Amino acid sequence: MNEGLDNKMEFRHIRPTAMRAIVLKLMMEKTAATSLPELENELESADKATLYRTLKTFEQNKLIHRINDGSGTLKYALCKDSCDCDVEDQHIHFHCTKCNGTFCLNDISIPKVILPSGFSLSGIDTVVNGVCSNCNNDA
Amino acid sequence: MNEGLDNKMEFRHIRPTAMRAIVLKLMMEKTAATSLPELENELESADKATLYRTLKTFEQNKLIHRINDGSGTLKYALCKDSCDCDVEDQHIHFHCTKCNGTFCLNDISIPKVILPSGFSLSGIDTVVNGVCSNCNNDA
DNA sequence: GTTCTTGCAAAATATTTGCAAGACG
DNA sequence: CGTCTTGCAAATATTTTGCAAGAAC
Repeated sequence: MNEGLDNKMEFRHIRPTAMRAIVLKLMMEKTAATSLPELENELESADKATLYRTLKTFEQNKLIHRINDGSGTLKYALCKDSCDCDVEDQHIHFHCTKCNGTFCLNDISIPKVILPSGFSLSGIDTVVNGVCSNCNNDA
Repeated sequence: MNEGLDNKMEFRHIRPTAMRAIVLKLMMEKTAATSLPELENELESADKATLYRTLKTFEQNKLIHRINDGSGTLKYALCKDSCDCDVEDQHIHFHCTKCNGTFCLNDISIPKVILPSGFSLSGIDTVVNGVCSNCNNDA
């Protein structure tokens, strides 16, 4: 029943263990980015250190990417299947200040920046803060 | 000898204590943003909690602003004299992945972002990662 | 059987708060 | 005097590592 998950991992050269399948499945079911403490709560059977290393492995092999949304806790979201985590794959993240949820906005082009001379650029992290559509509807 | 510093603080309705003058002076001498642990190292006489609350007071009164550069440690940089910390005062930050220094790039316009419907926007944090001119010269 | 993964424990780092003593107006 | 600030201590939260047992290939 985990063929899809296992394929995803094997494609990224990650050994598909049961634990990793559980984490990946959970992350695929979410619309918002996840944090280590959040995974810890939802998967009580799993150890913090295991989850930490699972996320690290996923990140190193470009199955997920890390998001620093300013909430004080690192979050992680799935990469697209074709993701190479290079400039073309960069996208904006939206952080809801009400529900603390963080979402990838893949459709919005990332802003261009021209740096002062002497500076070289490797990537741009843009976090848009505001209120998401869910929270706006509740109000 | 602290007239300038004291004026800056009084202008922001911050009671100008000796400790605060020391912190403000140190921050004014820096070109890069500072963190709490960094201040702790450089001002051995000062207590962590005091520095923490000093930074908090400075931030609340818009003498400094907070930067989350993805390094895992919050940083703080001086606001401009005229700063009101609203949309007009927002600017890009550059984070050097080599020296871990973080700088305000006031001259570069912040990118515009159009969100999906239902989302409302309160602010945009953009951190440009790369190598600063100092570190590029060393190479 | 060799390598990789997991779980338990604990360290390391950063941030934050309580409380009593002290400084300031 | 009353309020604000500081220093010491400790709590909290998050991230990270060591090591031995277990699983995968």
